[in-house]
Amino acid sequence: MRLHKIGFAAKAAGVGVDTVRYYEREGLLSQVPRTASGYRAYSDEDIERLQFIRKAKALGFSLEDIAELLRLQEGHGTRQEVRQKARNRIEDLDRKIGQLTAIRDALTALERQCSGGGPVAGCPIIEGVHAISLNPTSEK
Amino acid sequence: MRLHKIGFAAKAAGVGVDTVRYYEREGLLSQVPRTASGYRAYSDEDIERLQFIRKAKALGFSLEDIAELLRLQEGHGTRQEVRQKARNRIEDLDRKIGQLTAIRDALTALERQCSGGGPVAGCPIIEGVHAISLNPTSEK
DNA sequence: CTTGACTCTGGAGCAGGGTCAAGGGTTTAA
DNA sequence: TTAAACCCTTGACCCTGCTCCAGAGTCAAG
Repeated sequence: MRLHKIGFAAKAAGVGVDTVRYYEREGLLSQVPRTASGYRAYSDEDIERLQFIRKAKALGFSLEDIAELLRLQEGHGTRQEVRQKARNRIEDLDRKIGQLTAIRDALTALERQCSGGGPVAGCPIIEGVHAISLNPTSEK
Repeated sequence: MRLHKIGFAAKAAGVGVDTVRYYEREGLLSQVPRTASGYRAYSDEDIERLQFIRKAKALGFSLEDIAELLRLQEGHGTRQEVRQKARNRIEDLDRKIGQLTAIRDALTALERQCSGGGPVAGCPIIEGVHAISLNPTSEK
C-alpha cells in the first residue's frame, strides 16, 4: 500500500489541496501520518475516504453528518445508526422540497396572471406579493 | 402621513431594527429622511416596502433580486421586467426541486435496501454511497 | 432632573464550506 | 546545481443575511 502526497490525494478525490487540509482540521480525516519532512502521507483508504466525503456531500449531507458517518464506518457503529442518519436526511429533503414546491406554485400562479404588458403599477405579480400574509415574526 | 422611528417601523414589518439598517446599507431602502437629531423617519410607504421585502423573501428572492424589484416599482420598469424576474426565480426553484428530488430518491432507494440490523461493515447505505460516481471535479 | 427606553455610528462576529496569500522548507527533473 | 513544482503553517477573506456590541446622543414620563 503506497502512500501519496496531498496533491495526488486531492486530485484523485477531485477536490483542492486546501480543501483536504480543511477536512482534516474539521476532523473528517484523522491522524494522517507524516513523512520525515512533515508532508502528509495518504493511503489508498484515505483517498477512498475523501471520495466518500464528496459523494456524501452530493447527497446533501453536511460535513458534520459526514464526519459522523465516517466515525460509524471506523468500526464504532451499527447499521441502525447509519440508517437513522439517512432517514433524517430524507426527512430534511422532503421538508425542503415541500417548501420550495409551495413557493414555486405560488409564484407560478402569480406569473400566470401577468399578461406581460404595461407599466409596473398594477402589475399582478407585485400586487400578489404585497397581498401575501405572513405570521408576525418571520419564519425562515 | 405620519413618520415613524425605526423601532416602530421594524416592529410593524416584523423584523429587527438592525435588519432595517442593514437593508438600508444594502440599498433596499434609499434616502430615508432624518429628524433634526439624526433619527431615521419612516413613512407608511417605507413600512410597506419593508413588508414587501419580507414577503418577497418568503418567496425565496434574494435581497439583490428584491432591490431590483423595488427599483422597478419606483417607476422605472415594466411588467415585462417583473415577469422575467419571476420566471427566473421559478426556473431556479424548478432546478433546485429537481436536484433535491433526485437526491431524495437516491437516498430513499438506499435506505430501503437496509434491513437495519448488523454492523456497519457491508451496510447497503454506506456501500451505496461509495458506489456513486461523480464527474471529475465537483459540481455543487 | 433623572431614569430608562430609544436611536445613532462603526465595526466585529456567526454559520457553512471553503479559498487564497505570505513566507519558508523539500523534492525532483534537467 | 538550480529552478520548478510541491509541501508546510498561520491567518485572512469570500458569500448571504443578519445580529450584536460599545460608546454616545436623544426623548418622554414622573
